[in-house]
Amino acid sequence: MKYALYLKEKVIETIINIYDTKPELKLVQVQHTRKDFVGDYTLVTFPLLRYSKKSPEQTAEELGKYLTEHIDEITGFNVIKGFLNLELSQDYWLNKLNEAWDDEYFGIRLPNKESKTILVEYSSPNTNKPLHLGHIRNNLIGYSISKILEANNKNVIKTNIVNDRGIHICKSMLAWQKWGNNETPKSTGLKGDFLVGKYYIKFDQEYKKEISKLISQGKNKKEAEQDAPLIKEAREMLKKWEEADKKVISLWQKMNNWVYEGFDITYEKLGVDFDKIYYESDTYKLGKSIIMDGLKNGKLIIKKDGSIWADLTEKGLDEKILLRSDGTSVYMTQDIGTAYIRYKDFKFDEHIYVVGNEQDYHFQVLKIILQELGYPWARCIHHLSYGMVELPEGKMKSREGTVVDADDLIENMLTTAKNISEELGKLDGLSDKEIDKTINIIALGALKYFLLKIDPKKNMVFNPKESIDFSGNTGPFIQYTYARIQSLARKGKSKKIEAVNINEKNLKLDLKEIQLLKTIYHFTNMVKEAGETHNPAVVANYVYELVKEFNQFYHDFNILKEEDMDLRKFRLKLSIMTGRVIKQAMALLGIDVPEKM
RNA sequence: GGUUCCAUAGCUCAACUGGAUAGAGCAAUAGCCUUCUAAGCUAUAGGUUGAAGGUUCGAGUCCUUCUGGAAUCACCA
Repeated sequence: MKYALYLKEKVIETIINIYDTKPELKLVQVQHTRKDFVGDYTLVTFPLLRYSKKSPEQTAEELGKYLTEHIDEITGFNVIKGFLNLELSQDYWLNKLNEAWDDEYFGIRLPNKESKTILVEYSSPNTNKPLHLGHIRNNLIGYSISKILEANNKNVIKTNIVNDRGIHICKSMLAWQKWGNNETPKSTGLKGDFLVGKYYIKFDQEYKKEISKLISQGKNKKEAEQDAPLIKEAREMLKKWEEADKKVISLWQKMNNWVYEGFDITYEKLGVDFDKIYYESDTYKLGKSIIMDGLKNGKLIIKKDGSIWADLTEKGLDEKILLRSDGTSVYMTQDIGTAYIRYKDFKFDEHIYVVGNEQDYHFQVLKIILQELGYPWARCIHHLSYGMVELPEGKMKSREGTVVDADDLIENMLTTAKNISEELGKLDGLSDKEIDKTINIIALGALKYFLLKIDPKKNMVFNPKESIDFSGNTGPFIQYTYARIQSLARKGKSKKIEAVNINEKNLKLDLKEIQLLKTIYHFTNMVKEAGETHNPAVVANYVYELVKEFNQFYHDFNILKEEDMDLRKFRLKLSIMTGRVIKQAMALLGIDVPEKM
């Protein structure tokens, strides 16, 4: 990109010299030449015709001639329609490779003292059920964004707000109390989050029974939903919880701890972690007091029944409830409190919430309310809204048990990875420990890449019946290429071929080699773009492109068997550099790469 | 009903933010392992970018209308 900017300046100079007018900046468009054309950078001449007053072809010819004569590294040009393709010298690209080779942190800029602080909130689980596929997408996007921002010189704090209180938690507590027979993870052998989730579903089933019974007795649906004895009991429990009733609190602690033990296992398997965990139970009270202050200052309104609301109708939105009439808090209450505490803790320059797009409205409202309440940092809040993961038959619903469970899915991936690896004979001669490690890297690579290669904002479809692929545009394909390169590096080393002291003047590089080199160099821009757009899919698409490029190169050319010593060294160097970039890019996605597979 | 988002090959996704002939993978068909790892490579086939207008040198991308889908508008979280 730096070079594109430089070229842009040169083009402006040229236009001043030839046509005697200074062009508008945005009309000078320098971009990378598309792959199927010869050249490195392309100038679009159409917008410049107003200065040249000539045809696109003529204009391109004139500019091309001038630029070739006046810039050393431009060795030639071609004109197709109105596009001027500028060709750079081989030396220029070889220099780029050498720069990258010598730079341990090629393409990434780690944070320092001047870096801005960015909070990345992700995961945000409810402690009433196990994690499912949607959470996996959330966790992977959040973790990857954190890594990408770190590579863009940002001081990143990974946070997780645990929604550990609320009516939904009381539902599973109540059901366990009623029908649980004192079951524990130990007594049942169930993972803690699964055990609790079982009772959340149980509650919903019994609740629905009560509702239909009331409807058959002549109540309408809404009344039935309000008046069912179970929901009343759950509400009562929530009230007791907020009053710190000892029995309720101790049940709550017991069951939440079961869930945390379960979550920890899942997080570890996924390879994600957090710098700071917040609990809703610690922040909701602060949220309440902020809301009470807002009421005093006349920013909020209170209704006859005592419930407190924000009136956003002037902003084209609805009214939003902030505190219930019985004084208990809602989702928004704690989010306000949490945001406040976080700003106090970290003075963030930006706060990214990785949360599903079903909550677009919620975050729109959160931001406005915080601004209304007079917090200037509210404008630093950014909702990274990602799309739902759907099954072929529609949305997943945890209450109805139609979810793809996170642990099950990971387990399936491990089994599939093992079967495929065995079939291909890739595990021969490895120790059990090595096998486990490799299988784990591949299985998670497949899963993570599958979810991250898709633009976060788009909904995606996952078919549990068709297992995730291991060939084509997949994680294992990329990992495999990396493993191949490492094998080359090992063999090169044992044959004492070193990727240094190359006499570059003797090299005659093929277009494909230059193409690969350009793709490697593009890593730098890509990291920047991924950071600006908060989009891991940019990284995934890039690394796929790079790997495809390399595999063609690997197939078409001899590397260690090349007879020309300089060329052999160069190709090894190019390969190892590709490997380094693959590893780095995959790390930005939170994906590990194996030395052998 | 209001608001927001989405619609690209049979399926899953791209398209450098308005640029050149809309590209990949899967699935299908046909090739390539006595040679650096075949989880690879090559080729064939597959498209009126949901529809109709508009803006301009130029539209999958921007605007309008329509069709179809999703989310949300809860004293759920």
